[in-house]
Amino acid sequence: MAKPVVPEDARRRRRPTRRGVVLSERLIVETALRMLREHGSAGLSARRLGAALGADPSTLYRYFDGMDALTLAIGEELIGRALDGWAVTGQWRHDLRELGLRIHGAYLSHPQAAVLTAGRVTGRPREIAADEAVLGILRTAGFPDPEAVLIYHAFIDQSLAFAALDAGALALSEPSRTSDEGQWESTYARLPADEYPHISATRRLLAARMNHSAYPVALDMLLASAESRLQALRAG
Amino acid sequence: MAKPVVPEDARRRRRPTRRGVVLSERLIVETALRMLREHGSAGLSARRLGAALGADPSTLYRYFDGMDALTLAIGEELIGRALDGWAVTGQWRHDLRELGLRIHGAYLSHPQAAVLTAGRVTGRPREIAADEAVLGILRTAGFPDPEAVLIYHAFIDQSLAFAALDAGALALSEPSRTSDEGQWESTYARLPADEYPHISATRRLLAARMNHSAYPVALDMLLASAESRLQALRAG
DNA sequence: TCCTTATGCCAACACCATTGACCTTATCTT
DNA sequence: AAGATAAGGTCAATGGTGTTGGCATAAGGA
Repeated sequence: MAKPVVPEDARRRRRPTRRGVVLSERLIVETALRMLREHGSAGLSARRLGAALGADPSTLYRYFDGMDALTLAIGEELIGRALDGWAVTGQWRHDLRELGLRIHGAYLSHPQAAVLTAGRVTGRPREIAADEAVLGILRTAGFPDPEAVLIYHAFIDQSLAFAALDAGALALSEPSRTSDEGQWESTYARLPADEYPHISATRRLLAARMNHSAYPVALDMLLASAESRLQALRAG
Repeated sequence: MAKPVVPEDARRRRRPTRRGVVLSERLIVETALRMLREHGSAGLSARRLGAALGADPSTLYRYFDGMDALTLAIGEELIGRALDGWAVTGQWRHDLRELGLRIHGAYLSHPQAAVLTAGRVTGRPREIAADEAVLGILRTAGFPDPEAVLIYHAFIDQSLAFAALDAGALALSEPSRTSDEGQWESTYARLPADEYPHISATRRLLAARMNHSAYPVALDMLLASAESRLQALRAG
């Protein structure tokens, strides 16, 4: 069972594949990401990835322990991309809002990877950097430590949770997704008004809202609540 | 492709399987839930479920359009369990809080199933009942329709998103989970204080917090924000 | 130049969901 | 009571998946 899996920087002999491609972790992860984006929700498989690389599927196992390890590598790449170019301005509410939207957006741009990855604590440098940044923003803004930790926790988990939820919707296979999205137009919109008065009364608003992410609204509500806690602390 | 799939209440001829089991949607869903609990989310397959029921896998297609439809039915069952015994008291904030905690709890009691279903819109009766209830609570409380729809959406997605995230943590295979949970004790708690001052300063609070769900805090923040919006509306 | 072995390829395995053909028997009709 | 109908079971087959062990070949150190 013990697959050796030579770490990337210890590789010396790079033999090209039959079709002349020289493999590397980097190339594999990037190709996988491109396939996920282009081929969309149809998904990633060892066979297809191999075909795209011009290599036999089993060759991938020389680089990753399995598809799960590959997925984690992809997830790590996503966290990195979310933080790229982000900088603190000093306005805590604005900074947190920006960061939340970036995390959410980065995951959503690769739903398949997000589904498998968003719930995991990686402990890698980029993730730690994000945690430190959020805690710093809150403590600098004036939240006392216990409060800062509570809000940090809610903030980061809510971002990841919505990322995973929304990514899950995008990652559904084609028939399932259109069925889900159609729910609000079909079933819900035609419910009898006497039995479901509230859904019925708001059906147009619902149809307009429900196929978008609720994350921005939820994020703003969390930040608004944090701000009023802060004001209460200052007043009292 | 058109599989007939007679709806449950139109079924008349119930032929027992070769092993004498009489099938029904209910029995299938309950068996699937039991299998998920016992063998994990990878442990549910048409073949295994068939074997557990003493029936051929293909028999399931007489009851569900496919594994996807079965998954939706499982999700509906979980929502139903969340609503069992829940009743509106008229205090909107208390009612929503109670409902949110119930949904979260119901999914967490079957983490493997939650991972599969928490992101899906089922459009079945009990899900619709939950939606109608939440909308009703908000509109009755005095939120104007557009506001009620926004908050409803954020509330319900927040509940499901956290349910999925927290369930995902519980559903991890044993080695992965203890590794994830140990992060806060090991890696994070030992970071150099000069490089990560904020994590360092709060490490005890973090260790105490991070292995629990952030959902109750996030939920309370969402409700607090909703309440102040309502007050602003009344004042203005 | 020769040897070692990293790394590619191939074939096979076990599993998966799903489908179409077939058969059996519960229920309805006469 | 007998026959007709079709619901609902079984069986066999298709084409997909991740993964593995054996083998071949060429890269790079000696």
